[in-house]
Amino acid sequence: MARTSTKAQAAEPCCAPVGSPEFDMASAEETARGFAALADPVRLHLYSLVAGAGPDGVCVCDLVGPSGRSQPTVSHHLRILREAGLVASERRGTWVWYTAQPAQRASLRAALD
Amino acid sequence: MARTSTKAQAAEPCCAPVGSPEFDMASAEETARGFAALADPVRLHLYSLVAGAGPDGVCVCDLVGPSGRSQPTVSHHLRILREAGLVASERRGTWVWYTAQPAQRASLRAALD
DNA sequence: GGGTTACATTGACGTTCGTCGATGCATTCA
DNA sequence: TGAATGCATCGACGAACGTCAATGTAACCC
Repeated sequence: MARTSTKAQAAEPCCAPVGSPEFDMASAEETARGFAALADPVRLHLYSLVAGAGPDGVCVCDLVGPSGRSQPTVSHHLRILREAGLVASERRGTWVWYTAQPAQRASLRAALD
Repeated sequence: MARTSTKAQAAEPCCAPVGSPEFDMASAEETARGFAALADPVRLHLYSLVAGAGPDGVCVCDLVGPSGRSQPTVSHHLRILREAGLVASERRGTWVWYTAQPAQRASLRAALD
């Protein structure tokens, strides 16, 4: 056993649950997925390219070169960003354009509070 | 080749570098490491417990139970949070207390802009 | 239709990650 | 000094990740 961190202890000498916003594991799982989407330098670079573009977004053909990765790898990373809700894709003729989704970014920023 | 996204194209019909804050890969690497530290639900839970505690921080003995993981696993995750600069550890007698480092959290929040 | 281009998907491979049991080190107490 | 407790480290294992070549699918043009 050990000591509790503050004054309020009930039964045991140690290890009373720390008084905190009590993260439920369900939301922790989802928030972690959001951060995981930005936990790779290639994805971070791709996202900065998408978010830094105008409201029209970016053509995938403009992302493969700067990323320094193969086309399938870029497609893989874009899918992860898309499934995390950070970007959205839209087909325009032959090309596919990606746009940033500010809501999800704001949600992650809010999680840092 | 394909088409460029905006009006400004110089040589090729497609694939001119997208006008963006031009992420250099060095900072992307470091920022990604920061997000990776929060990309696990167990670490997110641990961090919420540490950050939600008072300025004194939390004793490790108060973290093992709520995390639902073994003591070595908790120690492993705390090390990752510590190496990411999100928390700091201090020995007080027999026990080790962890405190949040708001600067690093603010740095990550600033990266979401 | 046939050919070409753009992007997604599949399959495979090596690497990293999350986890735990066993062990080591430091501190306290008798 | 010896025993006990708190936390870190080590070693091992399965799972997930990042990557690419090969292939599939959809749209455009002749």
